[in-house]
Amino acid sequence: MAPTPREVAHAKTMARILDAARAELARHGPTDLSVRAIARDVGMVSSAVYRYVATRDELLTELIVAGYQDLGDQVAQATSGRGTPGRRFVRGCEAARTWAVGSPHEHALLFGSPVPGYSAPQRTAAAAARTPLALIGTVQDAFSANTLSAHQDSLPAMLRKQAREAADQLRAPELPDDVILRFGSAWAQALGVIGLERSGYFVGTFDPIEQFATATFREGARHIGFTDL
Amino acid sequence: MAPTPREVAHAKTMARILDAARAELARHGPTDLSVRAIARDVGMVSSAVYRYVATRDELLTELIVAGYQDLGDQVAQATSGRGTPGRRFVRGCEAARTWAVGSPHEHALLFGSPVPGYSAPQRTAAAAARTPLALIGTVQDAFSANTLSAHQDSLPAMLRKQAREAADQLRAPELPDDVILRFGSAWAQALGVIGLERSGYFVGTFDPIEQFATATFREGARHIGFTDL
DNA sequence: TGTACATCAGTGAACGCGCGTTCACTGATGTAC
DNA sequence: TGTACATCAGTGAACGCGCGTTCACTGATGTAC
Repeated sequence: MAPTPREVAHAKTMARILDAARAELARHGPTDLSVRAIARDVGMVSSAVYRYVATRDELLTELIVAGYQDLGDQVAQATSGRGTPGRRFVRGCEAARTWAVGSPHEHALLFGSPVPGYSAPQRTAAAAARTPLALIGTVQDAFSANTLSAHQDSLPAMLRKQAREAADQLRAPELPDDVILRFGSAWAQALGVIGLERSGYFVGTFDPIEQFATATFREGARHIGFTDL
Repeated sequence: MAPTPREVAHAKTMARILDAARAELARHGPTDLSVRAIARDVGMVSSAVYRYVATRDELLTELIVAGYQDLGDQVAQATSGRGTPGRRFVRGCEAARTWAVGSPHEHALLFGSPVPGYSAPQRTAAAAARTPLALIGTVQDAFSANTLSAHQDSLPAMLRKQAREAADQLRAPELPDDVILRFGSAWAQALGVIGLERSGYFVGTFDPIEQFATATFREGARHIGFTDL
């Protein structure tokens, strides 16, 4: 079924609304995102937006999904280039940081404080998985190339079970429990550095922060077991 | 000069206002903090608050300082107990996590997205230093007891300079550059885990997260060089 | 010790603001016969 | 091909809300002589 002209027009306007919403988000941040401002940007009256979107929260959800996708794209591209798996992992972390620096409000929306009154639906969780999926790929590459150093830590039962669940969701069932665990720690570390930078925590000490960030990402990679840095 | 009765009364009411503000923060979060709601809680008219506080932002600043102090107290207490330095470090991280779980809105205020329209004054930076100061103490203890493993990584000049600045601010000039660096990474890692937990990132994988968090904190400690875990 | 005046705390009304959302409406675009 | 009707997009006014902040005011508490 070819879309009718009306459907085409509808989709076009919908896209304009979402674009305006993204622009508003970038300018003013998640809490100040207002339906009225978006309508103004698009050039229509605020009530008209409700032909396209049921509620403000629906817009937020779209923005969250788009944000995760954006971040995921950047990281996936960075990790898919040439170079050893370990170096690609580090480049993925750096791409995440670059994205956060360039899109501070999007970063706040995804990793900052939750927007008051908004609770994210399931879809956002699926979108969130994109980035770790891209990163774990580098670990899998190293693992299958046998360049990942083995630790063989023994873990308590609960951690082992959780690591299995995580491995499944990361579609990396072949990776050992402790590697999964270290991967989680390293990714949390990367996001921690990025988050602290964003909140100005390092002003006056590690500032500019690029080298510190890269050093930390590299330590994280080493910690996972990459030997090819 | 003994305070006059009026001064006493003023201070008392001021304290009631701040208490109410903290309660409002805990209930509704930073962005929804309103002068009017605070006034209602205290039992006076909203304009009366302006006898005590020049502006809403001033209240936010007080809350930020109080938050850092609260967190700092918890961590300082956790690190000052018995046990090896490394174990005290881990306990400090766990205390930070416990604090964040128990005071989610305070955590959001300090480490989440900045409140729109508010820019933190200098005083808050001083208050922020309390927690890392408490943690670095454990590193210093290990260092002077010679239980800290030496790495002796060679660092680029800029990182060395930044590490010196950080060491000064942490009042730990005796610690080597690379230890300072690793300490920063480890603390960022701890805050990263805490932040991701708060934003629900680990729901469905490392959930409940206590063991994963502790394992990560311990890895961080090992990474700094603690050999007494 | 008593009186005149100054200081301060708290009131209540009002300002202007922007918000999300609803509703009855006008026209234009599509569809069925 | 032409007409009658249904669907949809967008308008404009209005709803009720809560906000930060200002301002003129009333009383009570303190101070100076």
